[in-house]
Parts: sequence; structure tokens; C-alpha cells
Amino acid sequence: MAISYASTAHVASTAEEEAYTYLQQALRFSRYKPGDRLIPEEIAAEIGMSRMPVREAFRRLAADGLVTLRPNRGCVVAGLTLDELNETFEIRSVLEGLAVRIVMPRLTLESFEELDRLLLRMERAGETGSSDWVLRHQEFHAFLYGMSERPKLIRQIAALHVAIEPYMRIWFDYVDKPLSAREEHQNLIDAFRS
Amino acid sequence: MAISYASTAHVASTAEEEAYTYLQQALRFSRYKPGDRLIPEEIAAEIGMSRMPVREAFRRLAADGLVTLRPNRGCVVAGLTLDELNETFEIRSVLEGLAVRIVMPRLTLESFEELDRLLLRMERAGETGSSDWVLRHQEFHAFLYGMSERPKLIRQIAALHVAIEPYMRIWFDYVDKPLSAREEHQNLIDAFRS
DNA sequence: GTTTGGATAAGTGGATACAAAAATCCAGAG
DNA sequence: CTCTGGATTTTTGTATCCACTTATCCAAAC
Repeated sequence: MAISYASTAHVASTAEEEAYTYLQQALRFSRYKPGDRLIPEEIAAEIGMSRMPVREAFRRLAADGLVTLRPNRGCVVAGLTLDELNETFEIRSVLEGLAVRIVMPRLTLESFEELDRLLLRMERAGETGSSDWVLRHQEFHAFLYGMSERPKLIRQIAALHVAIEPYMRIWFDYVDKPLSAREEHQNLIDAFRS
Repeated sequence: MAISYASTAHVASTAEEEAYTYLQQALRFSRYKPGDRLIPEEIAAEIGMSRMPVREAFRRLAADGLVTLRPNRGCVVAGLTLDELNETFEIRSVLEGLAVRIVMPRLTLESFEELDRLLLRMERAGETGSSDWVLRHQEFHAFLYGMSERPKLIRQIAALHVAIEPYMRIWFDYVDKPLSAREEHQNLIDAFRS
């Protein structure tokens, strides 16, 4: 599994890992469209390896739900239907709810400051229009949930974020209004304070 | 991912699938102990195939958290520390809570009857001492959550169940008192009724 | 007796080769 | 012109092979 929450491009010690991060990145940025078929040979050629490690990367991506793998039928980019998107948000909601409950009593003054800082950065990133708002948004959540010391929980939330990321970008570019989101997050922090 | 909730041993159309179900079964029944190293060649020989499909099965198992995979260091059976076990229960709890909330309004008279029937079967299985109580327990949950029509949610809960299963068996054999669990489940159903 | 270092064995990762399955294409029938 | 069936091509799945990493073991030094 091992999804790095932010896009810290750490060096791949193995070809499979390289293929995995390469493809994950590509999928997160919607370089492929849902339904597209991923041909191992092509991808292998792109990053200079044989198709074997690419196949193994496919398995991990399938586990993350980013891709669908059917016997003898190859690897297909997995889009989310509206129902699936809603379901994912439902799940994310309860998992983040749990994380927040765990983190809440641990919040110190310094962490509040850091959260404010991250929120500000997120807001500024939002104004530049580009979707690196998504990156800041994930940084914010990474910091917040990181304090929970619940590795599995964090991993699952991160996986959901990655799956949702392409749709976040669409949403962002479409309505270009992360202000409501800003308020939401701010309210969250304010709620913590009391 | 594709974890079959109960142990419906459907025919494997591919060697990788066979290796996966074989190993998952073995892990669920604690045929290997945490920390054991799984050697591809050995397992491949056991089920009559080469190492390659086994390797790929390893990746899926790793994604399920049943196994740990480190570069150049092979595949190790992943036990859960007490902390991890608690964390898993926490996560399971909120996910099942969500599932229950979704299912609740959909419960019909027939489904109550079915739940009662499953609960009875579970109870009886518990008396035979053997840990196929676990199987009945999962059947119960599978039926209940199945009505939610939330495939991803169901899959995640199922994955957690599989990860916990060995510890459930230990717990069962150790305290041989699924009666409290019986009451708990019964209370749940009763709560639904009103 | 313990530690260190290095030879040797075991195991892993990846590439290539081959077999089987699926997809594609094309010709002929209707 | 469309449909059907079969040959051809493409792609997938698995096995085998080789290079490289890691683990094991044993002997010499301390």
C-alpha cells in the first residue's frame, strides 16, 4: 500500500516502486481518463523497465481503488460514479470524524498556530487558481491527523483523498470557490479552541 | 483487493488468484505465525506454480495488511500489536456504525427474521466450540451490511474482519464466551426494531 | 568466549521467453 | 450493407533465467 500523503517524491529503491509512484502521480493528476486501458508494455517503455514491475504496481493501484484489474483483460483506469463518489465521502467523513475526535484533546497552542498557518497557506494557494490548493489542503489534513498517531487510520484517509483528488481538482477548477471550504476548516479550528 | 467476505472458495481463473486465496485462507486460520517469512518458492511448490504469481499475491495481501513487504527483504506475516488491534477496532467501529445507520431504515420484517435466524445459527455454532462461530459471525454481518448497497464500505469492513479474524479465534478459544457477543447482537437487533 | 570479517548460500527483483487468452480484422454468406 | 466465423495480431499470464542483495556460517583475532 504505502501511499505517501503529500507528493514527497522519494527515490524509488525498486522498479516496482518507481512504476507505482509514476502511475499514482499520473492518476492523481488525471493524466489518464477513467476507462482508459493501461498497457504494461507502453508504461514500461516510458520509464525504462520491463512490464513485470509495472504489473505489480498495477496490483497496488488496484488495491487503492485507482484502477480496475480483470483477469486476461488488463488494467483500466477506475473512475468514480456519482454513487461511488458519495459513498467515498461518507466513508471519509466517519474516518475523519474519528481522527478529529482522537486529535482534539491533544491540540496544543502551538498546533493551533500551525493549523492557522497551514490554513493561510491553503487559502493563498487557492487564490493562485492552480490546483496546488489540493496539495495544501492535504498538507493541512496530514498535519492534523498526523497527531492522532493512528497509522492505519491515516493511511486509509490518505487513500481516500487520493481517490477523490481528481474530482477535487475538477470541482476546484469548475466552481473556483474554496472560500466556503476555508470557512469550514476555520470553523473546525474555532470549534476545537472551545 | 477483492476479499470475499465469507470463505466461498470460488474457482480461481488465474494462478495469482489461487495463490491469493490459498494464502489468505492460511493467514486467516493462523497457519503461519506473525513474523514468519513467506518464501515464494516454497509456496509456489506447495500449490504447483512458479514464484511469479505468488509474488503478485503477496502484493495484494500486503495491501490488505495481512503481510508486510520490504524491498529485498521478502514477505513477512504481519501480526497486530495491541495498539494496532485497538486501532483496527476503532476504525471498524465507525465504519460499521455508518453501515448500520444506512441499513437501519431499510430493514423489513423479513430481514429481521433472517437476522434472528442468522443469530441463532451463530449461537449454535458457538456451542460446538469450534471456531466456525467466526464464519457465522461474518455471515451475520455480511447479510446486515449487504443491504447497505455500499460496495466500498462493505469491502473495507470485510478487510478489517479478515485482519482481525485470527485474534477473534484466539479470543473465542480463550474465553469461550460468545454469549456476551450474542447479547450484544441481539440488543442491536432489538434496538433496530424500535 | 565473544566479536569481526569474509566466503558461501539463500532469496529477491527484474528481464526475457513462451503459452494461452482476447481482441481485431477480413472475407464470405445472407 | 450487415452479420458471422475464423485466421491473425495483440496482450496477458506464467515460467525460467540471471544479476544483485541479503542472510548464514565459520574461522581467525582479540
